[in-house]
Amino acid sequence: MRDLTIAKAAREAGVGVETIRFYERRGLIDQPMKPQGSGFRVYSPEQIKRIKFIRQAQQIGFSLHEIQELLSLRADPAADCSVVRSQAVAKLEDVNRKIDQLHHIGTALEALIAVCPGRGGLHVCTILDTLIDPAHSRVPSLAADGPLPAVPPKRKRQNGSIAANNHKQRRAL
Amino acid sequence: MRDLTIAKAAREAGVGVETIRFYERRGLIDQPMKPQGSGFRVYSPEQIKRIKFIRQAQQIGFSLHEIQELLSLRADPAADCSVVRSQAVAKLEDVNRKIDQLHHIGTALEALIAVCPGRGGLHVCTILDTLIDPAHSRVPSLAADGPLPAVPPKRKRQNGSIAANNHKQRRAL
DNA sequence: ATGGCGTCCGTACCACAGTACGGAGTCAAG
DNA sequence: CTTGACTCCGTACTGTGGTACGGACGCCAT
Repeated sequence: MRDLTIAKAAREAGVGVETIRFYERRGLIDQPMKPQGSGFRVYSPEQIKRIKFIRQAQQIGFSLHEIQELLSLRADPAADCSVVRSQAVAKLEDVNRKIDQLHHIGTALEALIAVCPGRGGLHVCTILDTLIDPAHSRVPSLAADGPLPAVPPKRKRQNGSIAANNHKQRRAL
Repeated sequence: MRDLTIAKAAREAGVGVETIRFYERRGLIDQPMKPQGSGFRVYSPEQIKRIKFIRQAQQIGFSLHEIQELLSLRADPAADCSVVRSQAVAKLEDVNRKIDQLHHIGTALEALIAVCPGRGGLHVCTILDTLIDPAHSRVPSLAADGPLPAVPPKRKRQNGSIAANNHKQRRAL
């Protein structure tokens, strides 16, 4: 794979041209070399890898900001390996938290689906009943009516997890 | 639990006052009765349950739009249970996909951390090298370089709207 | 009756992650 | 040498899910 202009690089990485420029503006990727005289960006395989990495990390639920932190550590010559390591550890914890959360959600959904008759009018649909009034449900996973994860922190938002990605697959349902 | 004014209802449901009004505007909840003469919203336990439902469904990964659909299904006597079910199934698949990806990254991070010397300059740090260039890593978990989900569908713009937005980044406060 | 919350409403603003547009320049094929 | 596709850049706009603000008014206890 040779160096590619932006449109081909975008195709290759599975993003839009504008997205690449957007990442560049955000400092997630460097502006690539523009070979002699040409004002056109030309992307090396490494740079395309980096874009793919960004997508991958995003898929997993990291925000662009988090990804930037990860990447900027790499660029810091003063950075100590232990810093990177502890970031990695923190990310791992993060990942594990996310997995836990998703497991919860998953089992809840499974339970709901298992109990749902799957046909007939809504008057026999237990899914919505359960969702709407978990306390009275025979499905325990959602009856744990515990304190919902408090309303997201004021001012600063760093979550962006599940719903944030949803607009991309909106038609997935 | 008696009927509550908006602030107490919000506390009870674990959201902000503005969020309730926001849900109302979005049509996710009805405006509650305002008892004789009073212009104040008063929320019944049922309505609070509905707000909690919205939060719960959000936790599960439904967007507000999807939740709205779900709720309007509930209001539609002609709606079929199987519709709701298949929505839930789709969400479950979604969740499982995310879990898979996270497991990938999780094991990868573990492997990376295990291989990382943990001290010294970045020139000896293997973590970032591997993250950014999975293909050349001795840690295989990240090398799975599969096809990334295609770039999200393009929307067409067809309305010169007068618009509510200067998304200029203004640093106030 | 008055002070201090609580609430009303509308509008503006925020962060995030892009997407779209337009006018100008560039490049490669015919 | 023209033409059409591609690229440049900056700015505006989008959708999602809220938050914040401010003036006016309601409610209740002292």
